[in-house]
Amino acid sequence: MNHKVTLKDVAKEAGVSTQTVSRVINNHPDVSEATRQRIKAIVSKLGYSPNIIARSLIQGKTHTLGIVGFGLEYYGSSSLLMGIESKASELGYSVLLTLLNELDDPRMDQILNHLVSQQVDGLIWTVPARKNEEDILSEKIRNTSFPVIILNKDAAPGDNLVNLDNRYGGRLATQHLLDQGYQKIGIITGPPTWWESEERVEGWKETLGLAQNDPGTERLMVHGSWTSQSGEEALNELLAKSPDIDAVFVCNDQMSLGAYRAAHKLGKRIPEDLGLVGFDDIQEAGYFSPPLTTVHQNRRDLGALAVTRVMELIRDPKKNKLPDQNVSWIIPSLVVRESSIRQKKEKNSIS
Amino acid sequence: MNHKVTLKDVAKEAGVSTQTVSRVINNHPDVSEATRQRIKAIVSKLGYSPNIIARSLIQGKTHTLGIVGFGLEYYGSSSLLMGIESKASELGYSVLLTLLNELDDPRMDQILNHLVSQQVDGLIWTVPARKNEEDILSEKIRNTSFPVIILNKDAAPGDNLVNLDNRYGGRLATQHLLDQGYQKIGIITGPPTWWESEERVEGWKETLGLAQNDPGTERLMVHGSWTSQSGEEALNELLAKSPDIDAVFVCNDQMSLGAYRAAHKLGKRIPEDLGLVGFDDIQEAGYFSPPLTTVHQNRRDLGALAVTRVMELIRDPKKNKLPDQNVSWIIPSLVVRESSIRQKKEKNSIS
DNA sequence: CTGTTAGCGCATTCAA
DNA sequence: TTGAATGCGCTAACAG
Repeated sequence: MNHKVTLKDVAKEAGVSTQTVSRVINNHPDVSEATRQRIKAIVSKLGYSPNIIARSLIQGKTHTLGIVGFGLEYYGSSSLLMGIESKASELGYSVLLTLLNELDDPRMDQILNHLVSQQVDGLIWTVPARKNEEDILSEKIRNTSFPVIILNKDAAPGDNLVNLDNRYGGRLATQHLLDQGYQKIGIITGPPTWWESEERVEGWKETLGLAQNDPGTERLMVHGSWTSQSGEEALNELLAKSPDIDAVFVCNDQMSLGAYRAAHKLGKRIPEDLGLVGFDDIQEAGYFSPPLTTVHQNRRDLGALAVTRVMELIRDPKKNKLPDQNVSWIIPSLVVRESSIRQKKEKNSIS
Repeated sequence: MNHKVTLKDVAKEAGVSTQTVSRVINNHPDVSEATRQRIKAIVSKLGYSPNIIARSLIQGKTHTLGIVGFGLEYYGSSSLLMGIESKASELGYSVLLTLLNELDDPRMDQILNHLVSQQVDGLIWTVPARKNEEDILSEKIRNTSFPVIILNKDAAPGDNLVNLDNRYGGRLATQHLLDQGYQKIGIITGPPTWWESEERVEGWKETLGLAQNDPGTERLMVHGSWTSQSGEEALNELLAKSPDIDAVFVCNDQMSLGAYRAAHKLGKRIPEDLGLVGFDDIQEAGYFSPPLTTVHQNRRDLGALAVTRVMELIRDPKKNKLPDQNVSWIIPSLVVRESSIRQKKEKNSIS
């Protein structure tokens, strides 16, 4: 199989024109059953498979989706990518993957240009939004020749978004801790520039009834950086400045694990002395000791939804580039385990 | 930007031939500096970016690498993918991603055909090998028109492989437990069909001096399925049939976490009563309690190496399709934490 | 230094 | 039901 087999080769072998072969390949009706079968046989004999590149050039469509993501190690982006790939593949689309390595990666223009060059039919942009970058992104994207779905970002005019309701997740977590009778609920956030983190914080604030500039907020809040190590440090810092905190909403599960260790070293029992709720529901969360109560997000669904939405825009370009924004939401849920349950224990606990 | 801008548009605007514009775009020398600048200005004014599809059709190269992977949730495949994407992008190559959802996915042919259609320049196949499928894969791949690198598989004639030395990792883990004075070392494996799991088991066997069909092996071994839950069940089963086991090599970190819980419920202290060593060095491993000793594998390097190797074959096709096999190895290392250290403790322990 | 000619592999006209 | 001509956007080879 040195020289790649082309339509012409098949046509010559079959003694017909290339058009006839083309019709067979694409299941067009106007071919006699006899020739159709004969050509099919030759196709598989020669091991011919059509050159998608050439087809794309004619049709102006590549059946390829560009995906721009961010490091797959930090959060549920792997399952998101699985959801995207799975749905795209189901719909007959290929996935062209680009990963940014740093959030302040200055390659935004370069990457968009490259995707234009690659002639992708649509794009899913799933880089964690940062407050200050959002508008630049929205503007660039308004000028692309293909539809773009952005994940997890504040809505701006012209945006097509698919978001997880992080704010609702923050409310779920905080309300649950209140319901369990915890009195003073702190928070360990992600990096303050991240939209997703800020939204979770907002949910926490809303539930506690903290005003936007409540001076008390600072005493209940410490910023982490998503890693277990930062979670450990953050809990130490938090309890140092507010020793009477009896529960913490930790904005992801990895930091929760660090918080477990900090609590352990301080002699604080979970959940008796300190209630903990995480966010993400990573696979390991149910096996922490005690098992972690956390906000579950179905990132596979999120990915699939993003693909569905971008497909709609590809099929019906009129829907794209509308001046108003269009946001779809995925709703998280709370998975209650032991790290936040002290209702039952209170009767038995001697302390 | 409704109608896509083409070379012709730029040429017309500049009053030159398409050829001249092409030369500017591709940084060919034979253009006067004056026209070069003028054309560059027009290019950016019009927002032109070249149609890679058309270029690929001519050159017979797409500068695209196909990556076929497997579910990103089970093991270090995310960091592997990051390593691949990062290196590919550094070398100017795009990444076309396909994920299999189940290991017995029957789409192997279909996927390979599709990648031929997509005209990828090379392929990295990183689906966990299963003993019985390996030969089929090797044979299919011998007939592709582009070079293929397979990850983590036994060598067959004609293969180009990049492997992590799982067997060596198994030896590292087991020898370390012996050095710590543990006497009877069990193992919790992955699914018995997985090559990577089997290799780790071999390393364990070799270090313990177990003969290939040693009847004692069965009493020291239980199969898991990589999940925390299976790890918990496996440790229970293992200690039920061999209560005198005092250390276990667990073939990945997630199962180790399950084993922690099982040990905890049985009242076994780690590392005093039971030494534990995992495999993978996931981010959380250092925050288990106690922190987990584990075999560290640098999957980013593994991915980068795979890209480097496939590039060599693309550049020098003579090296491809050689009858003999060609294997590159990445060597894992042991990260010693507390779950396996009882040397120092022995003096103090009263127990 | 610049333009002309030709063609990559295929699908979309149109004609037979 | 089939075939011939045309061109997608671009670059390689040549000519000027």
